[in-house]
Amino acid sequence: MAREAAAAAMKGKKLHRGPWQEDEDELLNTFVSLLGSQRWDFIARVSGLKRSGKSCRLRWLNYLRPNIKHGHISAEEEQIILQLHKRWGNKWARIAERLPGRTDNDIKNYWRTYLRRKVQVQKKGDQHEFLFEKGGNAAPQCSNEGGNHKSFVDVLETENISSDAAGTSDFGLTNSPYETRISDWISEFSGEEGEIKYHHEYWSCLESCCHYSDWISEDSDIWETCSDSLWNMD
DNA sequence: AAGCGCCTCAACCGCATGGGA
DNA sequence: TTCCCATGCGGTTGAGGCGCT
Repeated sequence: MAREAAAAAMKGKKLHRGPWQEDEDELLNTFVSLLGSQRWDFIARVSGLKRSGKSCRLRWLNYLRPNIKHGHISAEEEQIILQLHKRWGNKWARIAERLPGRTDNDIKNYWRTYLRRKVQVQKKGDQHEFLFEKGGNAAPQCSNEGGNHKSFVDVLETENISSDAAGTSDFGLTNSPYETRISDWISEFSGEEGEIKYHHEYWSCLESCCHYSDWISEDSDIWETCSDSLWNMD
């Protein structure tokens, strides 16, 4: 960036910084539709925007791109973020791939907010225990102390839901925007180091979690119970 | 009404990565 | 193989909004 700024300065141009104006957005939109969402330096140059290519790319990806979702993260999305963050850590871009319309920036920002909230809750002595890895990324680890965790099926049975129902294809996210994505992910995952069994079980469980997100309260330990057994799966 | 603190989110920064010469 | 450049990614910052006192 310093190099870009320096290069612009050498050419006698000063790069715009700060919030984008409406006319800048329109200009960027126009040139991206003409030239595609590649070659950002070129787009920045030919559009006349006094912005770096990087800045143009960011603006496009995080705001102007079609099908971007603005607004609140749903409970369902939140749980997916939690699950994926637990598995992958701060791989925001990778997590964002699993949430159509959400950007890595959205998720990153959301996680910071979420994290802060959880830490505050923890300080207040909430039973929701999140242990943070020392020196590593900030992925929360669900406490498993006491060895008292039930399997997800056990939990379902406790809640009077048959494991059959939880395991059938009918159980999936029929009303969820993630319905098709999940099957895509499973096939995608199948190419990753023979992890297909793991992911089938993982997504089957995750689908169940998502499907029941209406009745599983935010504070329920079902999510953690479910994920604990999954993350420990070999 | 004013001041303050907290929260959210857009944008920036710097490093990593990949591809081409 | 090495270098250079564009792009991608994750961490961080700061402006503005909002609620509380």
